[in-house]
Amino acid sequence: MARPLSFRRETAVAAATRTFLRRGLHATSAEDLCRATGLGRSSLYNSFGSKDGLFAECLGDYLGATRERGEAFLSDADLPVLDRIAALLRFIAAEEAERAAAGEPRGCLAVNTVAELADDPEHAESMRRIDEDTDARLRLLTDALRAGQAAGEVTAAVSAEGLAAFVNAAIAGLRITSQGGTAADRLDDIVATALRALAP
Amino acid sequence: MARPLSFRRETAVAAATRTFLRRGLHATSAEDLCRATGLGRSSLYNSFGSKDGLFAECLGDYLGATRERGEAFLSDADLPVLDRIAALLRFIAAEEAERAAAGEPRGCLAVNTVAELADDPEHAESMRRIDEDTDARLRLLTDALRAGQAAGEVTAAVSAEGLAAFVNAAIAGLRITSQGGTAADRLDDIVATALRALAP
DNA sequence: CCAATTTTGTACTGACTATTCCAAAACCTG
DNA sequence: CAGGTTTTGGAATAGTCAGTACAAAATTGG
Repeated sequence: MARPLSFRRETAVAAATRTFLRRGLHATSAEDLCRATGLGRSSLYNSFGSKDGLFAECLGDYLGATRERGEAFLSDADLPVLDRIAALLRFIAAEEAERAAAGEPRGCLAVNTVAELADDPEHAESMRRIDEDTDARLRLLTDALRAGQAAGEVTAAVSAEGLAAFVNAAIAGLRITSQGGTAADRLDDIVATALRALAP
Repeated sequence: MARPLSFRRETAVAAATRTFLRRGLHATSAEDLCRATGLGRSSLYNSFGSKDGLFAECLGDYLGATRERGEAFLSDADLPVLDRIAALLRFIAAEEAERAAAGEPRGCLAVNTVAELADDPEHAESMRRIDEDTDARLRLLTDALRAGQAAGEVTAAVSAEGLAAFVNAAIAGLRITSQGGTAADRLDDIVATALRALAP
């Protein structure tokens, strides 16, 4: 019925996400996004409405993918809870090491967005989505950890909610210190130490 | 010999630091800084040269103060190493809780700057200073933890360097999750859990 | 091949950005 | 109080920003 788009939306979003991860929202210009995605200004605004619109889509996709992956790791009912959490943390450390080796941007879009936009009233909606996502992740972790406590596989020295908050903070710490340049084997040390905290 | 400045440099830097912490470097305009400090444009540029110059001074002061405070906590030779690290982590959690209660900006300027500027070649100098500071902090932690291992007060399951990297990541995680809105008692849980990881 | 519809490239706009310029005011030393 | 020096306020400047207008090109259904 009409002319079709000359690009795949999802690859454009992926390229934009890399740029936002590398530079942040404020430091990324519309021209940067055109360069990164290969789109012209008109195509970009025609498809995504605005820079903030594109960012919202990037963030939404990123949160969705991250959440799915987290659920995949944590819901593997055959493994002890600690092993599932260990697998998740090791995956994150390995992903960061891989990106470092490939010269790709390190760190986490959600973490960086909190750092950049937490107090920006113009982007409260983005923060709301991150909050929502964090809550879901915390619930998942809390449930898993509580089950682990009941099975005696996880320490009961701290509440399941508290342990979940710790795991969440450890992931954030892992990602930023990686972005700050921590070496791959140190990331493994961080994971190993964090796991010690959860053991009975 | 000439007209003196009508403001105290250190209070202007403190006000600018709060603004940079709240909004980040890119989202803070020269006008924002004038409003926050009460200075006129001319005074600001006359005293600090440029927005980046003022930021560099804010970051330098912040890193210096943070480092001094860390040293004060860690060098208290009368206390067991774990107690010193516990005091440091509890102080950070308490500071975050206090700022949350007072409506002041939460989080850490160094952490946020890594998130914002890690891949920005125009601000490599700021990153270099943060790297330098991080290295110093890691050395301090490593030495303390190694002594603790020798005394049997700290686990030897991970190298002292690895444990130091963990503590550093835990602090970063604490500060960002706080910025993301974590409640005060959850911050205490995170601290308690992190400390468990270091015990023998 | 035509007509309707959508995408795309280019040039443009108004608002905002950091920074500078200049003249007037304020201050300290003598 | 005068001379020299510096700060200060306010206007101006050059550049970049996100977003738009519009006409030409591309595509599909008939």
